[in-house]
Amino acid sequence: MNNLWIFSPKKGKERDLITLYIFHSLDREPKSGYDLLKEMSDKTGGAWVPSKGTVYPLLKSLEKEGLIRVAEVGKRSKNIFGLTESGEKTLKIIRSQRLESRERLCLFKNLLMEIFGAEMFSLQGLLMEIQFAAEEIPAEKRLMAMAILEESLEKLKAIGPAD
Amino acid sequence: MNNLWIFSPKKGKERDLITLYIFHSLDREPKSGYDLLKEMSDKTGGAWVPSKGTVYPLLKSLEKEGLIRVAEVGKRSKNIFGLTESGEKTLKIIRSQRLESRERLCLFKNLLMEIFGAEMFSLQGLLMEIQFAAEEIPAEKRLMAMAILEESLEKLKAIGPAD
DNA sequence: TAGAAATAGTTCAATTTTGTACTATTGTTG
DNA sequence: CAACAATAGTACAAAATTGAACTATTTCTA
Repeated sequence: MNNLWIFSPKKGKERDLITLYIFHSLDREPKSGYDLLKEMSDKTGGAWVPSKGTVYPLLKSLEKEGLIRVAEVGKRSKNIFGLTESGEKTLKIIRSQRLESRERLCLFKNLLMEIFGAEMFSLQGLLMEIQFAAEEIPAEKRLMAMAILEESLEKLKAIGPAD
Repeated sequence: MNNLWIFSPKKGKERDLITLYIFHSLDREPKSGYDLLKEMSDKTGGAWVPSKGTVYPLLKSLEKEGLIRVAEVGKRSKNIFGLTESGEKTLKIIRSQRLESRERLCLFKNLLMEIFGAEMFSLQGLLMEIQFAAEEIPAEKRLMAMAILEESLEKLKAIGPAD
């Protein structure tokens, strides 16, 4: 699969966004398939709602792989899923690849910028320089860098159109 | 389809990212299916390569819809595709929905930030917000915006590693 | 208190996509 | 100049996903 959103734990099966989200969500709190679907929909304002026909079988499959388990069964045949130790470990490994996913996000952002067109090329160039400069900031000065950026964001908002 | 990346021209069929990219790329320069595939791969460093089995039939389908056409046939049975007037119009309409796609990108960024939860993403997120704020600056205040950005670039360079 | 709505999960035909085998043609190289 | 590589497209079985019909259970409301 050559999806733009594949998350790989280096060793082991590649995981798509749905799987990653399920791991992430169950890591926070065990919940049912119905809860997961509702959460994805709510959190994205309805923009991202994988099909029931995708999520329920995926939960079964992840259970089979030993990455999640049915922690309890509630009323209405409600299955409350939780991560297993193996699942926690897998999530941790994937999360450690965060740089890769950031790069993918940038890649996608750049693609959209190119398609929809920032017509201010000089402005665009400046923003790129800022991005590169910001990325070179050592970790101990990260907070200073963010303060600088937050300040300029406020200034830009001040001269931009009223919200 | 409830894909995260659906672009809708309000009236008319929703389009996925592949279709949008094809419109965009052909708008810039007519090219073949092979060229399109190569370009997607090159531009994303191999991260996003839709299958030939998706792209070639899609080109045929878009041709059938009258959105693209075979502008010329080169050597090796090469079909050079170009946008039709109808395709140009559709692209224009979709591009006018840039706010929606920006919102989707933010939505996705927020999802990733929640999942991966590191400050690297918050820096990236700030840069994205700055970019979006900068885009909304009216033309007559463009110079002010550039001055703001130049100032923050200098500050970042001041705290960054020496060149 | 019965009917409606929400919660909760299952099923699967239809559709979409993959990914690779395949064919064809031209350009390059030993 | 023949073999190889790159260019260029086609076909399609297998896999994946959709989305809605379906079943079941509990809660809510008129």
